[in-house]
Amino acid sequence: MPETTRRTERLPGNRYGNRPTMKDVAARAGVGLKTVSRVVNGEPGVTPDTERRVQEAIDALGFRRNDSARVLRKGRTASIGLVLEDLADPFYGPLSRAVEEVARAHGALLINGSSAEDPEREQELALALCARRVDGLVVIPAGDDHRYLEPEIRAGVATVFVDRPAGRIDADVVLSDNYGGARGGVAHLIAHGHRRIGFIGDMPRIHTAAERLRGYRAAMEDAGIPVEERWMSLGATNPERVRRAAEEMLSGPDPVTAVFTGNNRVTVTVIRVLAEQSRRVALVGFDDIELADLLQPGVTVVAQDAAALGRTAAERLFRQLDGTLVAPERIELPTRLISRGSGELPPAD
Amino acid sequence: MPETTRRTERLPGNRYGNRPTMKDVAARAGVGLKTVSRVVNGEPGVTPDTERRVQEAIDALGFRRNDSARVLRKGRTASIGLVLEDLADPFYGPLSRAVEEVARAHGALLINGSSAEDPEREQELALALCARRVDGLVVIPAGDDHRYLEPEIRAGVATVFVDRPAGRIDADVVLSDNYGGARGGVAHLIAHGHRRIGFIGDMPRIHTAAERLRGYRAAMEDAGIPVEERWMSLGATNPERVRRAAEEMLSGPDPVTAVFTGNNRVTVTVIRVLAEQSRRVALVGFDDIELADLLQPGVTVVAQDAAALGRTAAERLFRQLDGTLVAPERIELPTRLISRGSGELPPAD
DNA sequence: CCCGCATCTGACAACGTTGTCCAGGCTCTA
DNA sequence: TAGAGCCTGGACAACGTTGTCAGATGCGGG
Repeated sequence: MPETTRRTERLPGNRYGNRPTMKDVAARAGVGLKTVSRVVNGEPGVTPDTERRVQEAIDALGFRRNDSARVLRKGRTASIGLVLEDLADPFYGPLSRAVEEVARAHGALLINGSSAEDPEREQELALALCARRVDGLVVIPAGDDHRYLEPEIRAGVATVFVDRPAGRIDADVVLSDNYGGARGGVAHLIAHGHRRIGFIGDMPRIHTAAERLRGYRAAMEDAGIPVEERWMSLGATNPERVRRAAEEMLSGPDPVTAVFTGNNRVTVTVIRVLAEQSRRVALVGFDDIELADLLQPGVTVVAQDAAALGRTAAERLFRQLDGTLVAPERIELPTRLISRGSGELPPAD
Repeated sequence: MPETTRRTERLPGNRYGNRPTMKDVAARAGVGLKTVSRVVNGEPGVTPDTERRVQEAIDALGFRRNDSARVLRKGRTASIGLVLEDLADPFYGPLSRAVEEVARAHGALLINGSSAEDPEREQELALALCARRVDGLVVIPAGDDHRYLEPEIRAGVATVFVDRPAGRIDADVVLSDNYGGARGGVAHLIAHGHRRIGFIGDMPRIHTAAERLRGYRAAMEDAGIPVEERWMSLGATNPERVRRAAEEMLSGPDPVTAVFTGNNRVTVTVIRVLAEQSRRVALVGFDDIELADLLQPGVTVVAQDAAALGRTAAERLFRQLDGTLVAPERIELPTRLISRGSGELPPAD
């Protein structure tokens, strides 16, 4: 039978539940306040004997340094903030984790929040993080105007935008090559004989969505294919809308023979729709998807490296904090086309 | 001697980049410090005219309240910590998001960290969060001894463990019914005629892995099937090991005709292995997987509700903080068997 | 024995905010 | 018009930590 402890009655005091402070430790150890501070921070200039006494008092009282007070005094919080769209999205999980790892390597903690693609919430979150005095901010923008961050940046909050560019301010940005990736993906479909190609993407106000659409148009233009309005559908990525959009362009007299999907969520829904079709329709999706290789046919995708995006952004953030960086820069990471079958299906008219 | 030691001048750089404080705002608006505080916090007792003057000064200076100082004064940080295994794991993303939503509803921010399944790192993280004086802590344990949290809990840090129970301390726990879920999943395979059933799971020191194995054993025993040692494989869930384990139990004179996989990562790898087999092997996996319904055959799973786990835990955390709760409790959420085909394949000997 | 020097230690003042408390000035009533 | 009571505004002391600086202590050398 394992020994367990019982939760003792909690004191109602709002003072951190009456936690011991350095003062308490000092009193118990019979030393000065500053000496405790020195021991806690491993500063030199303390006799081994004194140090032992202090350490004993710390253990006996269950003391833990209050970093809030420390932060107040030192001016650095050793924490950075990440504002993203949705932590539950398989694209942002790895990105967040990558940022966390870099932060950890720099001894910083990561505070993150989901904007749920709501510009107002993004701002609210980012500013709340600034109020906590995070040293830096990694933002995946939901809105397109980030002037609200100007005072913060001027005040010294390192800031890097990822996945989408900042709006109306000059700041570091780390992006995937959305335009090029989409263009390549669509060109791939064209190369396999398709001419009527659909595009289903996220809301046009989202930069990545717009860029990918631009890539689609460019590829079509490169091939001299006039794009028809009904082949393109931009909007919310909930399954219902995407399904409707897909079914629409797959029906009628001249249905599309291939579809390019603008992100992972769209791709998943479209795969479901295509599975119900009698005809084989080619598909290339932006963003890689787990198990994409095991479907019949395998799903051809334009993959971006979410972890690399996060890592690059975070590293840049810390370089800003080091003072190594001066001028804002725009970094674009390449995408990679992964052929698995669905993108190589011939047109079936 | 003319030479004197010069004291280094105080560098202004470490003071949040010289941000304006309430004092600065007060000076500019020509009011007292506390009046600014009142305006910032929307407290009553300020003339509209004064309020306007203060607000103008705030905007002009780009003032933002320093929450670190606020926290120090008030004793509550309005933030909670989440220690989980890996944010990049599709199981923990939704869980984390659910915790965040509850926190948000209570006006709190979420700080999270990945333990990478390392008990030491878990402890380090949890204590770092306590040093930041988070109001509460949601922990997905990596280790099996959490006595290190005793002083913190006693000091008033609300604590809830999720997904796996706490080790050697008495605390709130929210779990899935791992035992029952696995038992049901394996029973499902048995009901479809299987007798030689393999089990591939995570490291046995992980509670969920052990419980699921226990469920497997129970189901086998219920059916009067003696379990052979070579049918069971527990260990790291990296693809290499899992693949080896699967291939081993699928070869030899009396290969298994069905496999029960202990979590999402294992399931994904085993799907790959099974796809390469000439025989059809039945499969039931613990944890649902995206696109599981679109594979051939669809993957039958025992699904747990990650979001519900997170939500339940977070709600309980805030009830602790409200003072509504007293005694630690163990909550178990049901799992759900989702038949999609792979679990209904007959044995192919 | 005392001085100089190095090493340790502790008193004290920040850091930026909020809670307490009191001083004026105002309105309202008797 | 005086007194009571309300509103508004500000002085001041925390909160728990760290940086500064000066005082204490010990040691060796003159």
